[in-house]
Amino acid sequence: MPRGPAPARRVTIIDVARHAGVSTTAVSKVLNNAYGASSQMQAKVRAAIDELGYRPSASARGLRGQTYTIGVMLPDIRNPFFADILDGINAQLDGTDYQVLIAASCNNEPGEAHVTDAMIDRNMDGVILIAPLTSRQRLERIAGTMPTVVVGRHGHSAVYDTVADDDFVGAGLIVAHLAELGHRRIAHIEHHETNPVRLIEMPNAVRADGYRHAMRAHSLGEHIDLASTTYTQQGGYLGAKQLLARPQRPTAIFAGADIVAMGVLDALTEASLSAPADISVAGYDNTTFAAFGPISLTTVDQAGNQIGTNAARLLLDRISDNNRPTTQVKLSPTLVVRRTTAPL
Amino acid sequence: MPRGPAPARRVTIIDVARHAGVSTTAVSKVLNNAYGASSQMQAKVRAAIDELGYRPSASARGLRGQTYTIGVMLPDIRNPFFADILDGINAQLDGTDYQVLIAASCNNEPGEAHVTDAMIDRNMDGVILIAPLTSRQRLERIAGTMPTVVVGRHGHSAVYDTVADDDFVGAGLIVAHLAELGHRRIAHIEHHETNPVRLIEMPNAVRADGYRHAMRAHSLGEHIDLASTTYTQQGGYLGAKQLLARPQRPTAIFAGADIVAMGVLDALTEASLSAPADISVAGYDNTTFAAFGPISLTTVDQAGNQIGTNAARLLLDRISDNNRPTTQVKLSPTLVVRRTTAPL
DNA sequence: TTGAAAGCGCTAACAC
DNA sequence: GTGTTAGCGCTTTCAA
Repeated sequence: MPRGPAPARRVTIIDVARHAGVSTTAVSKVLNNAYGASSQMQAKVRAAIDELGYRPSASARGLRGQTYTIGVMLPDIRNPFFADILDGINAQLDGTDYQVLIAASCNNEPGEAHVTDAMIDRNMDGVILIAPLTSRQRLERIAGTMPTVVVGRHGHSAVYDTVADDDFVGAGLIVAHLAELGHRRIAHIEHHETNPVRLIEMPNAVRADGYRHAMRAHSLGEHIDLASTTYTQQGGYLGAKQLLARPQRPTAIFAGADIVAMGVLDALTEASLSAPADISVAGYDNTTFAAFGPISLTTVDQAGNQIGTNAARLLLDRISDNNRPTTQVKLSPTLVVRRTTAPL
Repeated sequence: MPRGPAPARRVTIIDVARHAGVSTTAVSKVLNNAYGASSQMQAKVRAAIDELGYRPSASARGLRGQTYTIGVMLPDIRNPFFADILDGINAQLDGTDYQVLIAASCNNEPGEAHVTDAMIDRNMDGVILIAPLTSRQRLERIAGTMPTVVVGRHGHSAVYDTVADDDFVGAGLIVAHLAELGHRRIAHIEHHETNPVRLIEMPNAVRADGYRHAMRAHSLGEHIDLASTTYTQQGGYLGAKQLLARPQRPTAIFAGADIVAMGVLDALTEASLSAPADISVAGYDNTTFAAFGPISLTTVDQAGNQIGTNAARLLLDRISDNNRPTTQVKLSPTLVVRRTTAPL
């Protein structure tokens, strides 16, 4: 079936001006709540806008100034933890004129570069980058182009704000919990990392560090045991397989992320083992999945929602004043004990 | 710490033209692979683009024509089924000049209107609407404004293309499977729906219809039993509570979506019951979650990936020729038997 | 308080 | 094959 005729021309600011019997300048001023429009004029213009169903073109606006668009770069749309962050962002931006647009699944540096370039090209008013792998230098270049908030990555920048969770402390919470339950052979599945900067800044590396530090603090240094894979379900599965094959099998596995813990549970099931009867398992993130009854995963709550609201607030602040000093928000994680961990 | 000085002015097409010693038209032609540029000129221009690191402004382009942006409206970012669709979309669009931008969490009609308006305002080249609740009339209005593909909704339109799964058949697959296992009291948890158009077009309604029809076809009409909630984990939980409280408790529960089945399993756990020992449970969507070992949910595979590739392909076709007749793609679901269903 | 007009960066019609 | 130029819809000086 053929489509109809070409759609009618869009209503422009000129149509509104003509309809209201004023200048386009006046309409623009009303749209932007700018100084210099009598309340009488405001009323006339608003009436015309409503009658004509006028909506400003973001492209045209972008050519001169703002696009009222905020970009969020998400590394992995399947990790439900990111959904919590998004909820926080949306909650904070709800009611403002900004529209959040997400670019997902850019899980490597070239992919991230592609996405951030696309956001710059589209004149976005600001971006929130979630757990980016991108080099510091490039991050600062991006932040030099548009207001930027980096989420989930440690380190301090003079050009972008950051929001992160204290992963070092969080990892310690898990180790302390397991040690208290009597576990000594506590293994950790980490996201493999060699890049020296990321080794300091990425949450996965900080968690691994926190794990090592806490193990030593509990005099368990000799039992430090890492499986180095990725923060994915598959990574958890492979990591668990490695650990289960050790001559001295660990009695507890601390997975670096809930999604990793899922992979661990998967591997346990496959090996006819279960948590916590055979092995205690802990995750990190407290995703909705972890709370799910049949799983009931012990984990660390990062308050994804708060991370999101903080990131959005910082971004709005920076959009309104790009010269303010940068802020580093560091949130404190809390332990959530559920049913996958038990006394040895 | 204060931010540095304002960033340098962006490189424009004029800079490129000057640098290459040609006109802006020439640059534009090269950028768009348009007719009328000698290979010699192409080389000069490309060299200048590279040297200057020029990238076209999407806002400026949008004012004249395309923005090279495709919008995807997602009702719920937590439902992993949608991630499969997105993967398909991204796979199909990878390598093209289009950037996919997602607007998520618009789980009601006003929210959807807000998002689609935002996409129109931003001059997007096309949109993929996933399981929209929006009225048919509004959908057609949107499609009259920009190329549109509607995913996961039945019904035929002369202005937009559709991609859907045969939910009627899919529901029948589950009922047949459970009936074959000897179940008779097979209950269904549906997403509550009263709107007459949506009752025909929305997948949830079609699945409920398919359930009823299949029950009768297996001479189980008298056992038709519906709990009417929502397609969320919470909805599954509440639906299961309702069904468990029946004087004659069902022996099998067919949840309308995997995420609903999660809620069902949650409720079972809470009631110290388990699947399939006490009650068989089936879902719909075959999300990655369903395949997860410790869950191992019997479900229906909708091939979300294929849905996505089809949607993206149709959209590209329509962008290139907006007058072609509309296409309706209907994919066939398949049954995936796992460990949550067992003989009575 | 109001409006005329320049111009943001790009594309496309048109002239050479 | 190449360049000139008129806008696309908006914001923003600047003059009235």
